[in-house]
Amino acid sequence: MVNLSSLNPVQKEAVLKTDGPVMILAGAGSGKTKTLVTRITYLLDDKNLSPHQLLALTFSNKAAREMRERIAHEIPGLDIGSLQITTFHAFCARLLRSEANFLGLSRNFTIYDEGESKAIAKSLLERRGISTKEINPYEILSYIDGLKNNGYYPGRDMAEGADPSDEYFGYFEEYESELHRANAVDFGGLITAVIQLFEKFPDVLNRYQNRYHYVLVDEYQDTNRAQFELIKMLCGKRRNICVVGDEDQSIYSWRGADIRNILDFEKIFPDVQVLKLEQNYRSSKTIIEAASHVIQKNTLRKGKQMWTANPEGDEIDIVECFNDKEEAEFVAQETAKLFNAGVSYKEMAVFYRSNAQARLIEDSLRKYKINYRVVGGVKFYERKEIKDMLSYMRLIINSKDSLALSRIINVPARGVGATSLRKLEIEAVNANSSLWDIIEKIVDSQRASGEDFSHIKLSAKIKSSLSEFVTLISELRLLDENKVKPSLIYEKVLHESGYHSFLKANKDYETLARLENLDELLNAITQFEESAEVPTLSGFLETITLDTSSEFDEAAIPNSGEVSLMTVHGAKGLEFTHAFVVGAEENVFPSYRSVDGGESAMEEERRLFYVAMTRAMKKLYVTFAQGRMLFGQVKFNGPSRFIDEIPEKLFTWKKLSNTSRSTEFHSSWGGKHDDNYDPYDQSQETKYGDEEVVYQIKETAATPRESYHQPKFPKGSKVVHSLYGSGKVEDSEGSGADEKVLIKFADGARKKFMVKFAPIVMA
DNA sequence: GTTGCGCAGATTTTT
DNA sequence: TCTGCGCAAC
Repeated sequence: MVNLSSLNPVQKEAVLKTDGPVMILAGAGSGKTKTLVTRITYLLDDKNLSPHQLLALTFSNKAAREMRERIAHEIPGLDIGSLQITTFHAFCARLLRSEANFLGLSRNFTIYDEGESKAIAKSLLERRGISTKEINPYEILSYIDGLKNNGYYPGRDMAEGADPSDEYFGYFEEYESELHRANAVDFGGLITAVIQLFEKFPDVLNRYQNRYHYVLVDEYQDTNRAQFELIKMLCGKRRNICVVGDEDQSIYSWRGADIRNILDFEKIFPDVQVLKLEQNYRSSKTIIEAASHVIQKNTLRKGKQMWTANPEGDEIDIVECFNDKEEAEFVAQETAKLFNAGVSYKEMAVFYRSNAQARLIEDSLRKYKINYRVVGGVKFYERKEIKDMLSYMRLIINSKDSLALSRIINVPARGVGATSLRKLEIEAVNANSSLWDIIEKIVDSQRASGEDFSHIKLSAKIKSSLSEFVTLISELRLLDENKVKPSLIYEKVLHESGYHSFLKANKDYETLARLENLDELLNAITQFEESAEVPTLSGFLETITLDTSSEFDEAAIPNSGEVSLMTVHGAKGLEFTHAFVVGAEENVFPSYRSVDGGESAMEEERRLFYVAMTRAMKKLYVTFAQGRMLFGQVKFNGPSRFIDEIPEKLFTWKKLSNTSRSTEFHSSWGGKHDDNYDPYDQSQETKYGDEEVVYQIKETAATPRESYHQPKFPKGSKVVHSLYGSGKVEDSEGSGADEKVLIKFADGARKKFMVKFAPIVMA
């Protein structure tokens, strides 16, 4: 029997309410995974559900793994293999392979990743003689992706957003036939193909509906329309559907996630039981109150009221830095300080909005000899040499994978260059066949009878190269068919293709790294062989395209570990006792893209900020720089609007001043500071140099910002902005902390400012 | 087929 | 400012 005693009342309900539609809105740090795991354990243990009758869908492999492990821990002796806790994509891929014949796919289809999809889009443009300057392939791809995210597949009665008269609709159809020709499916297509399968073959759907008695979806706020439709179909019969999500943590709309899935769930399932997990077990009261306050500004939400029984905790530090360098220095010094006070590095994290911000932070952490690691970054499987090897292996599995073939036909050089390849491609398109089939036929026609390919002008040398290539791949294919171990096939590919010696011919530093990567790949394959039930080459390939979490268990540094650096997106789902949110400036966080991207874009930024804040357990630092080097220019963006949304009583505003700046100065950013200080005064500038500077933190009491009833800069006043020069207030609204002014400058430009942040004074 | 120059563009990336 | 890419010249 499952022990429910450690659950709170709502969590308990979420476990026990097994039948019918349930939506669990689980706030950050509310014990979501624990609840889910208990629910599943309850179904299996107390309700005697057979493991294969349960389907739990997640977004990331990491989440799936974690849940599986925890359940295994709860129910010793459970046959984990029969538990279907998997990602949407892996679930669909698996289903499609076993039902491939229905859709005219063959079960060895390749899964194309984004890069490969883009390559197709590009080649479609090329084929039409359109330069990538006129139309960015990415636009085509987003269009196609958009359709798929909405559940569209060719020939389907149209879903939302698809219109055959769309400018790019023709590309969509062509793209799909290209995929088909390559016996390939892209990420979005994995989902839509299953929808298609279910719609066209109700019997198949019926089978799956009967199999899964309970369907559970994690991170529901991240589902797109297609995934939602899929879920609806799967649970159509029994309606035992449980979705778990948090609309406030929906940060992937740009990837197709549709927040309406969560907002409108009750419309689709009117009898749904909605449960809100509102108690936070992670963070201090201060952090929860601050984060709640920020997120409340959003309108697109169901509304939860987070609370916590945790202690009040420390105040949040808002740290005003002179520039981005000083910000990085601060992070390093503060990190060191915390470390000396007994906090281990692995309990600290730095979150930034965009990857580019990592560099300066890294530099200063290095300077202070602080262990850190950057989470995310260049993916292992995206490295050239790795993709090359994978292409060989993919071609072995799926001969129609023309993208793989064209990638490696001349790597190492075989004299089959772009021109020859182009000829072959044209031939393949005309014959509606694959590159491989064409090449094979040409080679055959050489040897004996066969078709006549004399219209393709290829030199004898090239033809013999092609012949050798065909032999090579065919032999390797035979190995795979005879179930030779993937690692062995890999080694054969590496050496017999000549790739290894081709690399070794170079002796530079880069090559060395590449060879190491190739060893690493072998490691990965071996590891796969040890863990997989049936270690096949195609299984390995599928695992790595659908599981990008690449990093083979990061060898954790003993004792104190490392400070984690990551984007806010990367931070979702994690927690740290001490967290730094850096670059909290307008146009940085929120990103400039969202600043003029409409209200819903801004709401997503706000959710991001909320996610960032709620990662912190004990202490949260929010830092911003007055001036920041952006696109080669120093920009003065002013503090993020999200800082302003944190109640003042919860933070201490700290202004850094370093000893190299002799002048005693005060900030002009907050209304609570002295207005005479000009942050842009060159004489006070910190140099972008390497000299060691020691910062003193000047604490400014967070005095409540009482509101003035008179605007400071009424309409008509003449003012001077330290960056934009002199101008006149054309319009003014609000007063005190909310006062905003519209200024027309001497050069005619009009700009709007928050008075409390803008460096403006009366002329 | 490689090298190099010039130019545009520059968030986020669970699969 | 930095990078990645397309295209032109060797």
